Amino acid sequence: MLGHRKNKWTAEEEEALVAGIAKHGSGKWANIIEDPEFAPHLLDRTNINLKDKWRNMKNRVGNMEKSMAHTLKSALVVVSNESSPSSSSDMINDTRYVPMSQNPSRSRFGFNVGEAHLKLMKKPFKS
Amino acid sequence: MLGHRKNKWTAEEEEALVAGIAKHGSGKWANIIEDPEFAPHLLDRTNINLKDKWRNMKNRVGNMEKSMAHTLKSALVVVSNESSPSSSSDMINDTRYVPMSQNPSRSRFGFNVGEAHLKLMKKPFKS
DNA sequence: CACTAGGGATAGGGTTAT
DNA sequence: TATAACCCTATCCCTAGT
Repeated sequence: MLGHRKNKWTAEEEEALVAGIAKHGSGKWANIIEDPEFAPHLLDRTNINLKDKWRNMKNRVGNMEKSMAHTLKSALVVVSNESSPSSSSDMINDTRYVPMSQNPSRSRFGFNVGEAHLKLMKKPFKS
Repeated sequence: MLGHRKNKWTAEEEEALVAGIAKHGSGKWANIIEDPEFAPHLLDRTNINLKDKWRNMKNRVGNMEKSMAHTLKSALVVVSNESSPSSSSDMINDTRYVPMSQNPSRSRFGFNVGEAHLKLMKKPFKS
């Protein structure tokens, strides 16, 4: 409806965005919304919307790293030196933007969002 | 470095650009960056960068004119007819891209940026 | 080919809504 | 207060025309 001041992102849109980044690269927002593979899932989004959403998703991970670092730091004081280093970056591997409940192991784009995201986070950004 | 997507212009660079335009003319971007007088101040800039920067410096003044026109219009309703017409164009004379605090009356290029800028703004643009 | 002009896209800071 | 969504605009990119 018109009254929607904020148009909240759905899990489907987030999937399409992440898959689009996996295919075209981060920063190629216009390419993503023009790609017929993703366009139908991003009908009400502009290239700017995609950019802003991706930034928010990255911030989410960044903030998680910080709070995890804090949590782990506290935990380590208690546990001292255990093996199996469940490091901060490993925690990020478990981050996903589509709830597992409504997400079979493979999404409509051939891989789950968590995997795609992680892969992209580790890829150096252009320019 | 690679990470710097946005390379913000410094006051020094803006001075060099404006002085370069005063000497070579607007649109002579390649001449300006090749001029040994300005080149050392524009090391990380291309001719395209100069063109783009000058474009939004002009826009800045244009937008200021508009908002000033609006402000003055409101003010004039109140003040009615006073003398000393602090007109819109006079306001623009005070525009400068180097803070006065770090800018003596004369810059390294022999005149202050505000003057050079204003002079150039009034000069008809080629093409 | 080198350059410029102008349209268009992106990055990052800032703002609003929740 | 925190954060998702959105806005502003300086900077950067693409490319037709010269």
